[in-house]
Amino acid sequence: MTASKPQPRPCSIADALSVVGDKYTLLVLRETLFGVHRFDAIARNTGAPRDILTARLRKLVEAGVLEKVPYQDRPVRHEYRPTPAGRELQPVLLLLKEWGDRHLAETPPLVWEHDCGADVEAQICCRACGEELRRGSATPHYQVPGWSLSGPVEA
Amino acid sequence: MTASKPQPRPCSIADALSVVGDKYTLLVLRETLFGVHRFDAIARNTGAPRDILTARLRKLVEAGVLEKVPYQDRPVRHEYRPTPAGRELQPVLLLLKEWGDRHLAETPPLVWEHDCGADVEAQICCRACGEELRRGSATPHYQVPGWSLSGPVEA
DNA sequence: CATGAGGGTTTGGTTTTCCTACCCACTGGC
DNA sequence: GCCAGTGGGTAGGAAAACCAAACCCTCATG
Repeated sequence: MTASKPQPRPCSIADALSVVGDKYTLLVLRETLFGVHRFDAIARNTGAPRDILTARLRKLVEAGVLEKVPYQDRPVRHEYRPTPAGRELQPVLLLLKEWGDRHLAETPPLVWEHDCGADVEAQICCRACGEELRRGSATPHYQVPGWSLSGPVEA
Repeated sequence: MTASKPQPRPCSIADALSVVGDKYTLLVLRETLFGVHRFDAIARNTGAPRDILTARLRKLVEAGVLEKVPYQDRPVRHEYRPTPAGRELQPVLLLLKEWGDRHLAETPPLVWEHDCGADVEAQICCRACGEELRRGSATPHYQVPGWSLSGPVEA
């Protein structure tokens, strides 16, 4: 009577994707980070159908990624602004953009010029020591009993 | 007779998500980067239904993110390994993991210990100058006529 | 020859998504 | 007042995606 359904791996990536992994969700966030905060403009720029956009915005507000801010009364209208948690996803978007630039686009539609003068190219570093993080320079520790990197293990 | 449907913003993030934005896709990639390369194990660890997994694997192979490598004849069996392009997505997963750790999980299921001794926490830097990338330290340049950061513009 | 593992495909039913249209509150022009 | 226009949604039905379970095929081993 045990183990009716094996659970998938406990994982923060999966948790994060349960919030931002739906279609259009990261594009909606992109718009708010670009400074586009209104329903109609977000719908136009992402291509999301209006009812889907309504659902995504509601979920993102509930998850604390966006907040709904009134910008006028009579009639009350709201705009959607990223919370600090939402802004923390900006690096994810930056890396996805760069990956798309490298592997899918002929000409990158958008380029950022850093204050140092170069076009922005991101590098992932260890916050503690400043070294670039590379494959094999860190060792994983699974904190969940019954699991290892390769899969479930016996107790 | 022009402009029947407005196109969404041309964007490499959207392009990237058209490849890796489907449900389970990034979890499948996670498994292959963890060293789990076989169909059954990937299905178990991600929770993806088998037919969906078949579709995702095929798409990822076509997109050049994974490759199908035979590991035995009689019967021929294949495993799925990340290509260089697939490994380039590892930072995206790392950032999603950290975001999930910070905002959704009580205890991070998985921690990486960097060679320097600290638990890994990623920092995004400018590859050219080494400075941490922060909000406002770069200016965008849209390369597509008819578009700006805030939306479509007149020609 | 039965059993079992690996790697799928098929079937059939349930959700999601998508699309078009409509609604409501208000404003500004006439 | 009447009309069109804007912002932010709902409603309803068709299309696509998803899911669980069952099935299939190839080979290996006992």
